[in-house]
Amino acid sequence: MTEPSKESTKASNQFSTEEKIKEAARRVFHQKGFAGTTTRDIAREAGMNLALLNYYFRGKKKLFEIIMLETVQGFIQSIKHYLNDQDTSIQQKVEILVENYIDLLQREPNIPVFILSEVRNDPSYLIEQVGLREAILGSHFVKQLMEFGDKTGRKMANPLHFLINLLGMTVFPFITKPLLSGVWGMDEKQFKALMDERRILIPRAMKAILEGNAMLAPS
Amino acid sequence: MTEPSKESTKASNQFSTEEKIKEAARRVFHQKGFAGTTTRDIAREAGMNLALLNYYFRGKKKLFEIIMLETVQGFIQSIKHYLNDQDTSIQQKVEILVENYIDLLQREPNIPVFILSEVRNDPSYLIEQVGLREAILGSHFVKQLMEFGDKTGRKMANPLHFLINLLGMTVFPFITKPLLSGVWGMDEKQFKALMDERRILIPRAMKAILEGNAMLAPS
DNA sequence: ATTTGATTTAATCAAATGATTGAACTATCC
DNA sequence: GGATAGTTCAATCATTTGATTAAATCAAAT
Repeated sequence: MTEPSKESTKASNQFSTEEKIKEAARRVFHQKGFAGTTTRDIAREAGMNLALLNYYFRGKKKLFEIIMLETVQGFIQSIKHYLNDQDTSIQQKVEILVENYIDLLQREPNIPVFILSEVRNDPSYLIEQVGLREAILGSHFVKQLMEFGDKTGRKMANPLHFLINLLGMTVFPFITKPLLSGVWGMDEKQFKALMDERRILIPRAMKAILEGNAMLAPS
Repeated sequence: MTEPSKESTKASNQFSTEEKIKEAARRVFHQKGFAGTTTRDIAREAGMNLALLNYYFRGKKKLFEIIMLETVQGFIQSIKHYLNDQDTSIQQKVEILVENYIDLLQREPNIPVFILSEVRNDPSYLIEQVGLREAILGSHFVKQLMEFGDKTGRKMANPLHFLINLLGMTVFPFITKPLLSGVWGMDEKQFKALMDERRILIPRAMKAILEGNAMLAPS
């Protein structure tokens, strides 16, 4: 009946039971979502007894919340630093963001659908826990985007438009990967090649959008 | 023990029990997904007895498949015709697609996450049933995109890139609507205004991408 | 009014699922 | 070796959930 300690003897091994369960949970949750995952799925995937899941994580919900938090944090953290670099241009930040996210999503392509389908209705607890608002709104990147608008005669439309375009072009293909693969008849290798092309094409497209003044406020 | 007929007396009313259940199922499935929905959820939403669902639709799975098929077909059908118009330019088709999809998604914003989260792994049965491949690959729009590439000296990169950009910019904001609303502090009205701005901005952006030759094959 | 087929309801079943229990096992310390 | 804290397992519980059943109700035809 005692609590498992974070620093127990076995837990300090590289692949402790606790970590194995967490990794299994990450894989299964990412693939099938909270409602679509059973605790027995996770236990089987981890090669462990069902009771261990409850012993270490006190239930499915708690385990899920840990996975969700770590997943979102990983997604934000991977670019947060670069977006606040005072010495890089908008274009450079675009290139870095595209590179980082395509790298991340080629490793873990299920993350976007996982986050978005679980957040469908109430994302409030995530926004608070992760500090999503500050990470984006307060970033140097957003400041640069708003300044860019001022340089031309007209104002820039909500910088949100620029972010949506950028993230949409980068993340959307991973979200629709099964459909793309199916419709276009692509295998893993071809999809990777497509996304590697986009590392070049997306920054080009964003440059064309900026330089074409396409994101200035509609008349 | 007899089968419910499609042309039964009651079913011919505008709001037959069968239709009420289907509409309820559509709302609940769209919002919570297959695994997250219980048959009792649907029955309650429809104000009906649980047994009726099984009487009319022979189970949760069957009902879901009907909803899924109709949803995807509605999504494709709404633009299929325009994409094959021989007399409109690429730019005009972009404008029409953006208008149509923003209209549709402002009415039913849950459709994209619904489709994408249910299709996560195996979209094959959808691709076959709906004729997704032919609707896209065989469209006049895709032909135009491939020709466009030939006009300049260089080849156009896979026209898929152009489609991803277009659909990403249009659909992505609806997918991330809860996050956008949360981070930016937007209410329904503000989000609608944002999407109405994008009716203008997205065609502009796609024009800038095309004219800036941003989608030509990477060196 | 009666019959007949279609529709609706309350009650129930069987399987799946999240969680718990108590015993067994292991490693570490004395 | 024995004590102690930590870990693992098989068995079981209580609830949820998809589905079924048998009876009741309704509507139209005769």
